Amino acid sequence: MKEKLSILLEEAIKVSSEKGLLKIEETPSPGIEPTKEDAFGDYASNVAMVIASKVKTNPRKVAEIIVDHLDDRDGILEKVEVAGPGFINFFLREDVWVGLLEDVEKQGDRYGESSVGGGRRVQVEFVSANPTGPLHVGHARGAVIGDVIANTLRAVGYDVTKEYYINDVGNQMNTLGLSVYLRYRELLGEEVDFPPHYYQGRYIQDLAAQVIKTQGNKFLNADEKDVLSFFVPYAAGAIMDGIRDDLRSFGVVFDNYFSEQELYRNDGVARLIEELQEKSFIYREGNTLWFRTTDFGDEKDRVVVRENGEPTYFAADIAYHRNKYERGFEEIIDVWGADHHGYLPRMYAAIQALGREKDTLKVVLVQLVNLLRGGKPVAMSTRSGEFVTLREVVDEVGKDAARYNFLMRRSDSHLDFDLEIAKKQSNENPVYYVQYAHARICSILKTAHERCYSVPRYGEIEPRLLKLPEEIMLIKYISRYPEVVGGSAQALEPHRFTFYLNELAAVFHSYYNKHRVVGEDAALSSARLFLVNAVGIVLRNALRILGVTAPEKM
RNA sequence: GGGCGAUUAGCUCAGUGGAUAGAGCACAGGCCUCCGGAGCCUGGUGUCGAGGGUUCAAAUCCCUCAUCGCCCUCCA
Repeated sequence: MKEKLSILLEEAIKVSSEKGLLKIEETPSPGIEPTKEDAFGDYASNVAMVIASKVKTNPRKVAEIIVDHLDDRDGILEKVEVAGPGFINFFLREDVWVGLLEDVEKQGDRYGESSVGGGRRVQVEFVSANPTGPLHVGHARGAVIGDVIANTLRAVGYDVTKEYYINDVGNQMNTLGLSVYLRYRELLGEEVDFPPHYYQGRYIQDLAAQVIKTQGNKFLNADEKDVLSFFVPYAAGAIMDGIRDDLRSFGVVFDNYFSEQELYRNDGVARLIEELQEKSFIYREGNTLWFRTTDFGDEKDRVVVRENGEPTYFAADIAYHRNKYERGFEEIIDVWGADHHGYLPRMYAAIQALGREKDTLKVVLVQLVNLLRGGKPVAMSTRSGEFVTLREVVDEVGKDAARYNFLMRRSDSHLDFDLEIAKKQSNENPVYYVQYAHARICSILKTAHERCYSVPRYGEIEPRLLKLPEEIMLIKYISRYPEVVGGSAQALEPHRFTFYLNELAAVFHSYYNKHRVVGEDAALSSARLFLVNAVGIVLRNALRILGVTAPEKM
């Protein structure tokens, strides 16, 4: 609908300027928005005011000229008004709205999808937590946001790969292995001095106990090299298995897990650094190698190879991103914790040094979660190993409530997550509100079926019967859904779905309470069934993208 | 000290330069002989942190300031 009006406007502007009534070089793409108030019609455009400032004419006058040249061939317009400072308000004929429902029938569970992505290959990388311990609640938010962004991009026609980057290189891995080893010795009866910076969590003891079960005490007198070569991969592997399981129970399934070790194979990182050195993006200072990220706007240059000859995390990350491009991804989306925002300029510097356009990388920053229980903060500390795990949250509040609650805010704003509220099956918990609307619709359809009504085909209903304000409102919301999907994909903002769903459910519940769907009048019941079924389709489609179930009963 | 972000109703937050700034929660009162009451309806509150600027139009863009948070490793 928006597109249709937009075309009408563009044509009118073109004709006007050809007639010499408007002196403009190029027609601006008109802004068209659904209005907030009925008095302003159904859609409004500000294009006259935009043009007016360029041609130095009274905006209302410009609007009049445009309106005079509108050619409403299909007869969709009831009337067009010029209002306020120069808005053009479109009033659509009532029966036009019902026509929009035909798309819902035609596209069914694909309604809302599009092909604007054109099959472009996009990689969404998210979670990517170090394999040094189970995922905690902080990771959960990033997991859902990445997952839903990927689902949304897929819905608008991108070829999407979900990837998890495993940071299984570096000091932390040795620390992990040694942590398990110390607990191993401890469990075998030795006195150990467990350093405070080692991993403290209970899961370390569990892993150690496993080793004893399968390997016995054979490592008690082994030298450090043998210890590490067993304990490091063992612990990392077991933890990654756990992470995979936890994610699956949270509805997150990755297409690919990428190990950092991969980057070091065949001296990959070292060779990359040499190349960048040849292109003089990298310079030497003593033993240290610096990346000239300031060339690209970073505030200072960054070390890629340390004094001691070890490459930094950043060095590997450059190699990783180059690898992504080499695998054929045209766009890359990284989902990071917001505390990494200082890392952004150097990453942009890196991809530009690699010869890639800056806008092929997009970084979504995810703010911290405030975990609450009954309004009180839940104490968490990684150091002491006391944290609420993703698994515990899913077990306690369920996948649907957890996912939905993590999607209720912009990703870069802080989020309060209250376990008591998320668990509550009440109106404080928005996920039920939306799911309830869906269950209610299913129930209506069932009742209808029992009374020998079935959902009609679009061609079978009498459009003029759907003319109540609540019905027009519902249809408007339904017709807006594809724009929600498109907008969310374009802006990488999954929270738009939850806001939209809440509104759609509200309009539906209100309608339901005011008017009977299944009644005496067969034609009327039929038309309303069609409408209500369409609402159900939209709810289902949106919830599917969010990875939240749309229950038929609750 | 520098960088980034935030500041909108009692609370938690939406708001893509547009008309009278919205939603949920909380609070108060009402609504089922009827398709699911996990629902609906009715109530009201804003110095959009402050001040300046840009323009037909600013919560939105620019500058200054205040408060809060995060980051400022040759950690990952």
